[in-house]
Amino acid sequence: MARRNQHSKEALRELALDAVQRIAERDGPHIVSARKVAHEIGYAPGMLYHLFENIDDLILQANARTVMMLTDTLRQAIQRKKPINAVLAMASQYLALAQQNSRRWQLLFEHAMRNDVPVPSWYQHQTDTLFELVEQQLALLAPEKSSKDVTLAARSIWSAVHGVCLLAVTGKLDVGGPVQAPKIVESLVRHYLLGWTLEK
Amino acid sequence: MARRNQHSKEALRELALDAVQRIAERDGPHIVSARKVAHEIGYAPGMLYHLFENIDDLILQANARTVMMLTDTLRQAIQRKKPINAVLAMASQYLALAQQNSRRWQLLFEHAMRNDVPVPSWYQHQTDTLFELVEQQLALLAPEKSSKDVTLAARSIWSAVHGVCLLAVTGKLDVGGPVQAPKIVESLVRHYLLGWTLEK
DNA sequence: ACCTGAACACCGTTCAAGT
DNA sequence: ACCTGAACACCGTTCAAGT
Repeated sequence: MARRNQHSKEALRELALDAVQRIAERDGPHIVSARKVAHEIGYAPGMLYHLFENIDDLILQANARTVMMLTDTLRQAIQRKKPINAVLAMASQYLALAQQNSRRWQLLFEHAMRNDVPVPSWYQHQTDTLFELVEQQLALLAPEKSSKDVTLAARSIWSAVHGVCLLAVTGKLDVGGPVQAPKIVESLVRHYLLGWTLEK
Repeated sequence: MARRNQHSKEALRELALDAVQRIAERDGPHIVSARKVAHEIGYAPGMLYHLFENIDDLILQANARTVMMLTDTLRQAIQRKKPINAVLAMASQYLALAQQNSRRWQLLFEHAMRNDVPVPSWYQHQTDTLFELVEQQLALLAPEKSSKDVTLAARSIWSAVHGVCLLAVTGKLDVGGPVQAPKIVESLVRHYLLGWTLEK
């Protein structure tokens, strides 16, 4: 038993990455395992190790798809908007996406934690793109600021928004209250930008 | 084999919780397991299940200690300070603690993710205390604001600070740069509060 | 060349049985 | 009453061997 070759190596990779997301969404992110993924696509567990370095690599590549989806969505959200509204739209779109596909985002957030090894550079580069999108808008908003200030502000805003999305998706935000995550995101961006633009 | 009774049930609980933190700090948070903890304190794995519901309960109780340490530290940090400086001090203390004991905080952040079951109320209550500390300062800072506004602002700030601490501890913040987490935290709190107090 | 399946070293959890 | 140790159902990962 061996040698079926029904799928090309590339097709097999896609199959496996699809399976990761399907299992995460159907059964929960903590259910995803190499054995489950292999079973889901009808192969032996060992096969996966010809396509991926290890289980972390597999999940990381699945998460890279999620980040790509986010980046595409945010690019759309910016269109034709003035800087402040563009940043507000990016932030609220991030939250909306995370809430709509919460298990997929839990997989991403969860995996972001267990990093003994630093994330590979190709993944880092993808997340950098998000920061750059924010930076672009901030540069438009406050042309008089130094690029150093813009970078710092972009990281501040995006880290903050990220924090809210994470708490929202993992259910840590509604401390005896309804879903007010969108309000928190808006409050954050609006007040920060107001303070930032007025400074000095 | 059985029946040693060298330790009271309570002493045994403390021993186990100490072991969790020791293993997390010594070998890394992902190394912590029921079997490792039992071995560390010289008992059989099954014994732990007389003291704790399951491995999540064990880790959660260890994390509760970390939160308690944070709360105590923040209470100290507030002393004799004006509201804005108090909030700044709380935020930077949070970051400092998380960076000093990064593996312990990784254990906390990591575990916050895998919540199929919502966190128990005794734990929720502990984290609520943190929000209340921030709320108190904001109420002093802007007495004219409604308590609803204060609550929203407190959650915004603390979620944001939490986001930065999390990214900092997991090494996701230094995108081609040095350790500037403290600057980000300060920028966040200062600009948010400036915008928030000037509003309306 | 491509994939299997068995093996190894781990998990969390339960529970009859020993003292 | 307190704890063990073996068992069960899982993991991730490797790799000789089958086609």
